[in-house]
Amino acid sequence: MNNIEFATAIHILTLLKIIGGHLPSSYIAGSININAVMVRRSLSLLRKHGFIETREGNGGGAALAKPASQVLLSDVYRAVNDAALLGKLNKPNPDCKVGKQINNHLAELYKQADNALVNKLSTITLADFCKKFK
Amino acid sequence: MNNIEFATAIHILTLLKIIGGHLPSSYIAGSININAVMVRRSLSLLRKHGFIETREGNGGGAALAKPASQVLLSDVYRAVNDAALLGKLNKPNPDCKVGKQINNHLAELYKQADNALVNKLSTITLADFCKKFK
DNA sequence: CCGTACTGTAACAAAAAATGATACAGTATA
DNA sequence: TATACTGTATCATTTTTTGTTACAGTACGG
Repeated sequence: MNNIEFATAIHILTLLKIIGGHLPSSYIAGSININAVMVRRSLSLLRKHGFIETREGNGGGAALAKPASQVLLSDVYRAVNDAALLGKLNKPNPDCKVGKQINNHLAELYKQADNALVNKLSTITLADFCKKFK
Repeated sequence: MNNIEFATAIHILTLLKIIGGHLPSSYIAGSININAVMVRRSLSLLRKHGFIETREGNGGGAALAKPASQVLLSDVYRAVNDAALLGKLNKPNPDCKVGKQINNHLAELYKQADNALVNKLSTITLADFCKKFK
């Protein structure tokens, strides 16, 4: 995984909520201060997961596909992190007693830790998050 | 942060508990299947945080500095992740209403999420983790 | 129905981060 | 004193991330 994706996704969704309307990727890129193609890559992911809808052509851009109050931050996290956050594993020596078993045990541990994090994020909606902006 | 560090650190500590004694970095490297210098870099970190003690010279190596039952996985996580897991931020445009504020709000969010994860890990000791190995 | 302003995505380049390799001084043991 | 380690620096390599360019496709507005 790549955890700046989460920051980028939240930034995009926050913009769509606060600025409103259909925003072009170039506008979004200017706010985040990253490349417009990177934005379109994020948008593509967010669209696949149903958070936004996009319009091609003149006057097009991205907009929220559902009310911010119905977007859980945990859903965004899940969409963006294909693997769990604490997800990397080594490729240990299978001839070692510990090496042979550890990836299974670590994977289980990661799942528990990830669940705890997701549970916390599931208590916060995009609308909650956006309320912080003055 | 770099989340394979956590897997590596847990692997090392597990080995020290299960195999016992003073293990040289070359032995540990063989189990994890990574470079011995990488192992020594991890060992250095673990030593600084008081999890292990190391001995130089012939017959030297690393050993646990305290009972596995007194090592919380949350402490290992904290030691290894200087920043929070969900820690990366963009460098948004300060001339944008959202860009100007978002990093503060994200940092707060990250802290909450990280706390949830750490709380979960604090319920598991190294001894608990090692019990899973047969 | 044409100019304009977008998306979507591929292909490649550049930059950054992680990992590995080599080297070597220092240290403890037998 | 030979041997087997640590600790750490430096440099090389690999992998991952980010940016750039390009361009076909789409839709709106005059």
